[in-house]
Amino acid sequence: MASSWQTVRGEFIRRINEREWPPGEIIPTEAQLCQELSCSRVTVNRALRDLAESGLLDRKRKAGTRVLQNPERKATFSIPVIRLEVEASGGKYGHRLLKLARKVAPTKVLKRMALAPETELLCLHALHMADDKPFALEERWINLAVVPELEKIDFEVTSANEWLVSHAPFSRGDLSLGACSANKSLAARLQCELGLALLEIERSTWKGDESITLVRLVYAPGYRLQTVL
Amino acid sequence: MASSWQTVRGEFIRRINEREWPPGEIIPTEAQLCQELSCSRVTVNRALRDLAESGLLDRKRKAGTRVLQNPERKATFSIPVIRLEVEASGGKYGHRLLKLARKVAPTKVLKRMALAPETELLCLHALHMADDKPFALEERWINLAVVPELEKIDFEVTSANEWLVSHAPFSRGDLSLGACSANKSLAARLQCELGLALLEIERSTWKGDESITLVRLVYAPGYRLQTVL
DNA sequence: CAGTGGTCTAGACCACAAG
DNA sequence: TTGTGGTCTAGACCACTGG
Repeated sequence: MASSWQTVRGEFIRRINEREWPPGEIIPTEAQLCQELSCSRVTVNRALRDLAESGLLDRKRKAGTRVLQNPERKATFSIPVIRLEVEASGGKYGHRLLKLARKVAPTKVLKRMALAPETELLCLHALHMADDKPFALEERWINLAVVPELEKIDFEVTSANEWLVSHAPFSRGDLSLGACSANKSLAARLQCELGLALLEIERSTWKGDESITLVRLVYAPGYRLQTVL
Repeated sequence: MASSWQTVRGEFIRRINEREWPPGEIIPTEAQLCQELSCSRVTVNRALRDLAESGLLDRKRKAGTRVLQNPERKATFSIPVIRLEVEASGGKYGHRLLKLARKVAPTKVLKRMALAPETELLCLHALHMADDKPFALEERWINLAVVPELEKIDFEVTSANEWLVSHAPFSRGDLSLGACSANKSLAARLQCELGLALLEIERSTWKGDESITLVRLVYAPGYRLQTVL
């Protein structure tokens, strides 16, 4: 009587939703469940592990498996290369380099990148365009000590975004998402009205303990991140 | 020579990062890899499946496994109950019901919820507070046809947010994230300056084909969503 | 059609943590 | 200490899909 792990998972979801396994309760052990459902323990394990990953169950060795009180829904956004994001929506992608310089970064930046004061970084500003209209503004700081090869890249052709994604694999990254108002400089670059609310993403990536890059993306007005739960 | 699947995955990540398996290339089959690494095929499968889930590989039956050109990083945010979010950051949670009424929803809302014109819904406005200061404004439409039990709940005590999370499991949900400016009403309710940029989240949840609820959350100025990649 | 990934089974050992 | 989940193995069959 073989059941696929998806079927087994479906049954478990039913039991959780219908309060057969109430929130906070311990559910039967894998051994009991696989006997009851006449399938192998590995199959039960796969189903339970999947539910734990999606935030419905909490599993601990020896302690057993518990139904979480507050099912924690997880939203996952994919962070695409901007060019692909534009092209996927049918737009013509363009890219304009606004600034490229080696300079000592502000304290605030260095702090967030965990670098010593007065460190010189590569500073890069670029505008991503969709159908020749501003799509997003990128302000990036790059730690040349970690990716020295970068200095030879022609950013007029390849966007830093894209080069880094495919050439500087990172082991860790932070991402933070907020809103900001269009100040004079932003409004000019994104060709929008002063004071409009804009979506802002800040991301930093790390290779081990070393910061690779810190980037701030500000999207043109109206942009929304979307996903399915 | 047993290797854990995490070890095997580590080795595969190394090969990808060091271009031993270049982007776009087909990698060896599971059968070849498990022989080379002297472990079972299931172990190799687990490692490769994990890498595919995290967006580094593309797997197709018969076609084999391919290294993706543009590794697609995925950011996952957990969508907590707001009370827990406030309490987790050490604040005192409060909740104020601003409005509660049955009424015919605007066409725009009904359309997004895939309901017939002129349908009557429960409309609820509430303010979530952290340390007695506004934290987020919630504007919610609820389809009473799907959750009739809801009519008896005292929303002065339990927030709709919380009740729905634990009593109305949904099978599907959409989430969209953007920025909006504080208009007069928002500014008054969130006690902030007019025109400030605010983070806005819209979410709709579904039980099968039926829409359960549509909610818009607008956070107080300065709020940021954060996550680790 | 045939090759590749997807999954199942039974049995075994291990690692962690509660008591 | 001991129960529970975590994982590995070998072998088998299935399902999808490219050629």
